[in-house]
Amino acid sequence: MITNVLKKVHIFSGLNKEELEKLCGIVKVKAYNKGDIIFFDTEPYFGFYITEAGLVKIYKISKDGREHILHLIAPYNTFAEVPLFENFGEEYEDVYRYPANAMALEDETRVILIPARQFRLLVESDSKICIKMISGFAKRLRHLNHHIEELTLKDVTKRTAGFILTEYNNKKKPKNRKESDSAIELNISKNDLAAYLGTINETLSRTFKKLQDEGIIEVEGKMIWIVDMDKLKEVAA
Amino acid sequence: MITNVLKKVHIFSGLNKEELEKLCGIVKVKAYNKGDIIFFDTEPYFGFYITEAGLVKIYKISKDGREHILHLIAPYNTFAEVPLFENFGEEYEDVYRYPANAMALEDETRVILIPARQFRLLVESDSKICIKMISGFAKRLRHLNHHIEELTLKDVTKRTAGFILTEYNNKKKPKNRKESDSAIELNISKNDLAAYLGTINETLSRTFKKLQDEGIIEVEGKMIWIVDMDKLKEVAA
DNA sequence: CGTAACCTTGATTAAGATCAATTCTCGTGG
DNA sequence: CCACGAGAATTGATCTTAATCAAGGTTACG
Repeated sequence: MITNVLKKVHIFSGLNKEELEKLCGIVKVKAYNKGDIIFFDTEPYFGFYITEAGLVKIYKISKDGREHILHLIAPYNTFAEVPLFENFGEEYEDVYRYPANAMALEDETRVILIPARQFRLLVESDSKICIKMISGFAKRLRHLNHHIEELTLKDVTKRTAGFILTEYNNKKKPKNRKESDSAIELNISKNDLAAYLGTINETLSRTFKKLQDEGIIEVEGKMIWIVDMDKLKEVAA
Repeated sequence: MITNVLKKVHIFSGLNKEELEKLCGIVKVKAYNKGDIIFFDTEPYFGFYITEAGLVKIYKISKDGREHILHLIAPYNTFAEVPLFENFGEEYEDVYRYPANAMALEDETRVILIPARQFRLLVESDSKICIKMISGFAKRLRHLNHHIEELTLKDVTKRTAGFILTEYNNKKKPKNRKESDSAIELNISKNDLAAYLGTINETLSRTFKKLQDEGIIEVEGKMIWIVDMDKLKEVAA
């Protein structure tokens, strides 16, 4: 049932049963396979999304084909809400475009589309959602700030090390640590990881190799073991 | 009077006289000279700011001294609101830090400090402010998105051309166009502009020279004339 | 198996940072 | 009003990082 999904989405966590069901009435569920486009940044804005299953990348492409990934959206997270609130309260411009492209990275990626018009009414009538929306935006701003800082002030090696550390810290930690705990598993291709780190796959490949040669990590396919945590932190600094 | 300033700030534009005066009671006005630090990213968060006069840069510094400017804050705009809303509605963490450094770029820069605690109460009681806050965040997210796109997908020449175009478009346009209309005046040093464009002053200097040699712009001190608008747009593309 | 997508490795190139040396500009005090 | 000095800007020579180009190697999956 969709209500069970919506409940797990931060901005809707305060809604009661009736409100959730009302919301259900206006949403649309969509399914995509790996590589499918969810929207292009050229399309007129229709509404924002929630990832229900799978993984979605939000990205931009330059004229000559270089790609940069801004966000990776895991289940129960929202994306493309920004145009919803630009000039909120003022005249509503119907001509907004999506701020970036969105593509499914896994088969059977399921997303929920929430149309802008109806949702705007809901927000205006429910200040709790409004406040949660703000806090969601604040987190995203923090993330983008950090992203820019990484891209402009650190080289590829530092960024790569930083990514590994972040992934490691985000990992659910079992109570009894085993040695396998120091491993992370990539859930995206190295091509995509490179695009996320602001580089290309060749350079990322070389960077992994360098960190491996220095005895800091061990890479095998999608698995990365952290061999020397202190050194890793030092490199990422 | 401070109320006259606050009125001009987007998020407060809906407040009535009494509300404005109440707000005045909790704010603090501060003055800085060129080069003065308003806050460091290491300081515990106390509240957010409004620029009343002058110019403020929000920036990050790398370990080895490279600087990158995230925002330039003109009068009547807010900055450092993000920590205010992280985990809003949940337990309030008193230990937040400022997300970046802030420095006054002009003498007699005046800012208004709005303490977090009191302001949080105001937002919770006034859904209009809440909605304006969201729309402000949305605009900032759009800006950061664009900033990242520029930094990762375009070279310094394209970014420089893009900056000139943006400045030109933001300029107040008189009804009767004179030829001087195609000029913009930098209100920051070229050093700061370089840090904003994600490069260094030497490279920016060379880039200006190149664009000038190609007959696209004319640079003299803080003035930039657009000589060939079509070419400029083409370069920025 | 065979093919396509993915990844790695090597050689080369290019953009831009760094280092170093002047030159320019502007505010200050004599 | 001029001279001085500090900060800002320019210019040149060189170096470094990472992108590009090119060729194989690996893996996954029908």
